[in-house]
Amino acid sequence: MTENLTENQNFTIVYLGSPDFAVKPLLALLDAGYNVPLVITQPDRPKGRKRQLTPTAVKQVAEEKGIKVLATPNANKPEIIEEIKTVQPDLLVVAAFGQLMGEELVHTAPMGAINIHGSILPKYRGASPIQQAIIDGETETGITIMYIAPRLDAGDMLAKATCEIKPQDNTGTLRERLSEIGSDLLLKTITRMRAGDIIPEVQDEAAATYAGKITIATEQIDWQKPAAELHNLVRGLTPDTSAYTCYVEPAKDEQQRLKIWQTEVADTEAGNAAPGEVIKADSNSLMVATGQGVLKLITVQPAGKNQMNAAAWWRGRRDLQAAKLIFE
RNA sequence: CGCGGAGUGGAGCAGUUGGUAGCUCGUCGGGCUCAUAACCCGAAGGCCGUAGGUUCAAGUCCUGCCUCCGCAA
Repeated sequence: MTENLTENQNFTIVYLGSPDFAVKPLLALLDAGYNVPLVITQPDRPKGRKRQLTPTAVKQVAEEKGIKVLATPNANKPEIIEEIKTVQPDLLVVAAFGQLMGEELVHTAPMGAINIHGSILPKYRGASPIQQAIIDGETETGITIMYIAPRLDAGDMLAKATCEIKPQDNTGTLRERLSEIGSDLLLKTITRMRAGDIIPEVQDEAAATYAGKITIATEQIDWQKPAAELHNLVRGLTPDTSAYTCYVEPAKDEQQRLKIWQTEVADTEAGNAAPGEVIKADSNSLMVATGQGVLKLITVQPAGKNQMNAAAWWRGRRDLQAAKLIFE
């Protein structure tokens, strides 16, 4: 790759991306010697309790690297397009940018715009392909690099790489691996594109599936469901938002939330325990009956507290033990 | 100034109307067991986030500050 450094310096890329997932591919382009004079990202957003404006991960990294960054809620605006044209890019690279891109924007570069997507298209088009694949219990997913098309994630495909979803994976671990795979594949794909050695493949519309945005409704655990399904839900939502369940705080007679960060499917049976009932605690986990099988809670987080071991939480809550807690 | 919870021995929690601290674990030592994450006995370990105030006396009341977190965005 080093022998291409000088050559790559003459190839100009404008990078559009926002969150963590998009950081590695950007760094990969820089390491490979590509000329990246401009990065477009989402605006700083108020974050946390104090509503502090926080820049996107990509913006932070790009600024560290001394790259000019434009943060905009809509990259299709004329002034943004003008800025892009100014640097005369050969190609636009997009990763988890979070905005729809119009024709005019895409055509600011002669080679167009390519996107790094976290699934094997046409499966899992949309905003949350990684989470959704885990929630669905898939054992394999991957990265697709495709052209940006007017319709969401429907562009012609340039390259794919698969990736195993391991049983202990959660969204965090899987996303990190996919981000690396995506970075590799991106470099290879650009090289092949420049060599004219690539034939775009049209997506099979009939096989398309969509991964919509994760909503609060999907985050609440329904104890009627099988343990395996709930475990997948927990994995899929960790570490982004996390799944949660509710219980009644005896002292206040109020409903409280308990976030659930880490679980396992227990190899025991629920017997005649009701779904949501705490069956027993061992030294570092809490067994809860489900509609089918038993879910082992390992890491939980009560409202107002830090994450903690589920058994430790349970040990301290003698009041809940006495009440024979049933999660709702 | 968006709403709210919390800071007590290594972990998780109690601590009542103010009188120098307790529980479930863990750790260490010993015992019982073929054995054990089981059981029994014993021990170590806490300036109760921080600064100041009220009081004869504060973990427990008042004020400021620091830190952590849930909801909402």
